[in-house]
Amino acid sequence: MPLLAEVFRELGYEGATLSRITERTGLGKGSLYHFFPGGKEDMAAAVLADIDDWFVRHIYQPLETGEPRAAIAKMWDETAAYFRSGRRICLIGVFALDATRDKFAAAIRLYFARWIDALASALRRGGLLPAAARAQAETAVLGIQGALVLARGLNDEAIFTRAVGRLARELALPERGKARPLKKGAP
Amino acid sequence: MPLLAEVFRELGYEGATLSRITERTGLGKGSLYHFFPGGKEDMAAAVLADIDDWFVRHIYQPLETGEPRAAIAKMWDETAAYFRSGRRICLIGVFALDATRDKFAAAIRLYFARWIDALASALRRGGLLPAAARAQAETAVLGIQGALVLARGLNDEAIFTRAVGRLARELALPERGKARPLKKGAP
DNA sequence: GTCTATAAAGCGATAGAC
DNA sequence: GTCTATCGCTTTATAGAC
Repeated sequence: MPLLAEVFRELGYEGATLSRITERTGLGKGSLYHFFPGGKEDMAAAVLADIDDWFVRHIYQPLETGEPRAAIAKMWDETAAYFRSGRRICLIGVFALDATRDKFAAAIRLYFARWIDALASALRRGGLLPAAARAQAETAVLGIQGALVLARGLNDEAIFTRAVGRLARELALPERGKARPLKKGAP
Repeated sequence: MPLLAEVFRELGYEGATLSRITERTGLGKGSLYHFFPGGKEDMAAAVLADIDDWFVRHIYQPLETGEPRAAIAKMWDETAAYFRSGRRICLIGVFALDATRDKFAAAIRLYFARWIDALASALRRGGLLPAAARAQAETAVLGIQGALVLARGLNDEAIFTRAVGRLARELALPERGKARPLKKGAP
């Protein structure tokens, strides 16, 4: 399944031909159609469901139910690792940009919507007003996608790392009242 | 040529088949191969060159040589109009995300690099330090691409308009020393 | 320049042996 | 489950009439 996902990710839906899929997964057409009776569209749908599952467990659920600051920090870590610091791109982003979107509109919409919603939820619980939380969440998710496009277009993964670092800093929640340990000489 | 560009933009390189190109442009295969002896790859290259030309004239040159504030304001206006407030997406972004990038790596890289460079130039001349100018320019171009992905993924062009508005505000150059007219009671 | 006809290869999908 | 063989169809590209 990860192999299958990688074919669609790198080649796009139209570019991922059955011959290339068999080549990279090692599975013949017979096996592929055994697992995915609906053919190529079935395979892509399964990959999208698999990705959604991963994001639910690693990103959305922690944001929705966990301690906000920790969940957001985890989100940035997982995101950087998932996209391999910009070397890997977002399959949903790839599908979203061309006519493939119309085939999988619901799944694509849900991916972005739930990410924004989950992040906004964490920001609200972290002390931001609802409108500000939503705007910040939108900015962060949008920034990740933009960073992926730019990193790939310029073939420079440093762009991604830099952008994610900046986004993470700008997303910082308001300070809590807790006193932090101070070194001597600090104000 | 605009029609040709739109086919690649909406369908991607792999999805833009010759039959769909003939269908949308009204040109038969004979005519297409007469104008583009190199076939499909030749057509895409011509479209990329055409887009580059447009951006040079409407975005890059004003940023590189014009009055910084006016050029940046013009950039936001032209950008919003060009992408039809998010209804249209970026052909170069589409090509950048899948394996098509490797076919047109130089043109794609140049598109993003020159946009960032031109914007950074305007920001420097507007009073920003070189490092800050470059970081801000990167953020802006990245934000535009992200806004396009998200607007299309969520099928909600308001996202694009909102994001571009925010990016434009955050890109604001430092105030010049000029006194602004003050209303009575202002500090 | 633009058309039709056609070539050669590749496409997604199916059938049936094993 | 996995393989090979094969079906229609579409693809890019070419040839040649007009």
